[in-house]
Amino acid sequence: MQVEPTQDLDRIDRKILQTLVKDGRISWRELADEVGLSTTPVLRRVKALEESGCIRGYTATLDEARLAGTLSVFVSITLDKQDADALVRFEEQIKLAPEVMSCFLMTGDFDYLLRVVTPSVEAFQVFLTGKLARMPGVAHLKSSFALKAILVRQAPLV
Amino acid sequence: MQVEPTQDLDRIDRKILQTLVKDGRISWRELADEVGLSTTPVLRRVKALEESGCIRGYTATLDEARLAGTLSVFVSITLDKQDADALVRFEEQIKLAPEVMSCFLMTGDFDYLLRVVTPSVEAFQVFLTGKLARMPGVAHLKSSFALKAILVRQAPLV
DNA sequence: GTTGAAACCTCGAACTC
DNA sequence: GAGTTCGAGGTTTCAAC
Repeated sequence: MQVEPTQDLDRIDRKILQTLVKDGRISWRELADEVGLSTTPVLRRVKALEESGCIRGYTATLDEARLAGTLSVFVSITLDKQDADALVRFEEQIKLAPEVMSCFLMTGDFDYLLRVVTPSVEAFQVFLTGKLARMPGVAHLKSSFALKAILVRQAPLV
Repeated sequence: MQVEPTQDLDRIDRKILQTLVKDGRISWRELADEVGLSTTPVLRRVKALEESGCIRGYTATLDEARLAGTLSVFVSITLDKQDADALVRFEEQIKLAPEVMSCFLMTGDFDYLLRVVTPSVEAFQVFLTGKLARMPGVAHLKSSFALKAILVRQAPLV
């Protein structure tokens, strides 16, 4: 399924997103006050944003720095080919790996930068050699280990 | 303020966190059903997790890949000194910059890896030269631009 | 950890512009 | 199409157990 790259969002939709990013558990009534509408149209808009996939869901943000047993490793990946097909096949596989917290297509020295989260170095190695290195088209991998998460924020709305 | 590195979380607390990460807007009654308690003790536990800072907040997760006008740039940073004081001073400043989506203390070639999100290349350059480069102790910066966000997940609980 | 009751929120029906 | 008000029914919250 192909989605349009950008969506028409008016000022109110933007305000809704901003507010929900700031407080994902705000009540619809308060959200309505915040954006200056009554609850019914706000709820309609929120549902539309959810259904269009603009809002993917709601989560609690945990303090990663404090949670034990989560190791972040950044892995830069180079594919053997960079044609559209190769990228799509790789991305499909990446999306299925729960260890991959984020994946960005990059300019420059390598093709992708991932953040992989595992409970331990051992688990990371198993994932790296058993799954990541075997993904379609992967030619080269480089891992950089994070000692500590200082800050992990949610997507802002700028 | 120094916090203990790890916290004692029993099975129920873990289940609460897992459930809230999956659905940050779940009603307390449903959450109670999920963890097998009634609402009052669940709410007490949630409040305790919030107050201890384990739960930092709640947010809507947006589809970064679809949102127009958000450029992700990874910046690796080396400080001129690496003593505890220098790190703390740098981290204090980083936490105040809303453009910084994540910051990790790293092993290896550089000290920190940041993901900076701005609406445009121009805004990024203003941030880089105007704020980042002037932060305490910053000796060297290297930027890598993301072409596209393939996947951005929330923190898992492993 | 449980119960219960008041306060609050949700969301659809009926209506207006 | 996009907004408002109203209210029955469900949810949250807190004191008492």
